[in-house]
Amino acid sequence: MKALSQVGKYGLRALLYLVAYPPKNQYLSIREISDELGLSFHFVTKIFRELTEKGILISYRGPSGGIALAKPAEEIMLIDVIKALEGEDYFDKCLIGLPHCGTAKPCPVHEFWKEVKTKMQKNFSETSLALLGEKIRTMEVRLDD
Amino acid sequence: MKALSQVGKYGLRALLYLVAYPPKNQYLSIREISDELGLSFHFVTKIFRELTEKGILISYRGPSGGIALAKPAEEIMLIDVIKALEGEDYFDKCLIGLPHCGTAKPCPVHEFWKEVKTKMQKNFSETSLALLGEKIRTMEVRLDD
DNA sequence: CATATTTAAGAGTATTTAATCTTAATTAAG
DNA sequence: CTTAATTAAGATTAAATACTCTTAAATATG
Ligand code: SF4
Ligand code: SF4
Repeated sequence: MKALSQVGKYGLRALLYLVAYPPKNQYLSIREISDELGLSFHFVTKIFRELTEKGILISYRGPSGGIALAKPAEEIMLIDVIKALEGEDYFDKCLIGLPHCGTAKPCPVHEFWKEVKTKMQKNFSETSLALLGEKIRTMEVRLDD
Repeated sequence: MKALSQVGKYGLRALLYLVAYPPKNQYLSIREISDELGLSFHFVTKIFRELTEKGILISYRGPSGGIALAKPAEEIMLIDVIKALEGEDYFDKCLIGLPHCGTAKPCPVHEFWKEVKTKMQKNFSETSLALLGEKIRTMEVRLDD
């Protein structure tokens, strides 16, 4: 049960590095993140560009440029990141996708599947990047390769 | 959040058709199922071949041949079908896939993700194809295109 | 035995996702 | 003003997934 695509996993991981180990300078360069985590610089760049477009990151070009959170980590919820990386419809997906499906006659797995999605949605909505970053720091969780 | 691949969705759907509308004869032909559901005959055939290898279906070639459940529908649990179609490791997947992850220092989403997977695993283990088939029949859920 | 029907097996094609590469634009610093 | 550092943008390639096609094997029936 793959919950996230590679874009989602790498994006979240790179973002968590930024949050858990915030730089002294205003901006942290993508090169440092990708080197530190052992991820492809170009791939991370592409992912971060999306996050910048979506308003989760801000970026600055040129020497000593890089990326930074657009808002305080306390105000960015995990659900925002996942929706930005996987699509706004992330929690609207159906389990078996019957063509004639409707609320009138939902298939027998619908109720349960909705419960699962609601549980995840709730949890992700309540989890801030700040909290995740702090846990990563205090538990000394390794994000690198 | 895509929980099943196309193979998983189509396979489950085709299987549910067989269970919900069992044939008079011993075997139901794949052609009838694929026509009835509007799915590709070849694709369903390929999927069913896997389910036959995995011991969920039995097949019989030649005129009036087709496929049938290998066991009573009461004894086939949804989890068996999903594991057969998506892989035995379906519930072992990780949310963010940190390379150095271990039980010693789990990442901050691990506990929650384990809960979600356990909930699904439990539900799927308790749900038989017979139950799903009956609900589909009584609720008149449409499986076709 | 000949033929039609059906699944088995696997090759082949198309689409989507993942990852890489190239070039341009921006900016700091000498 | 020149150069180096950095992200932006998009083209290109690679790999995985989804689907299609062809041929073979099995079996019932006339
Ligand atoms: S009822 Fe729900 S789970 Fe079932 S096919 Fe429709 S949307 Fe999907
Ligand atoms: S701790 Fe769990 S969720 Fe986190 S990276 Fe490891 S396996 Fe994945």
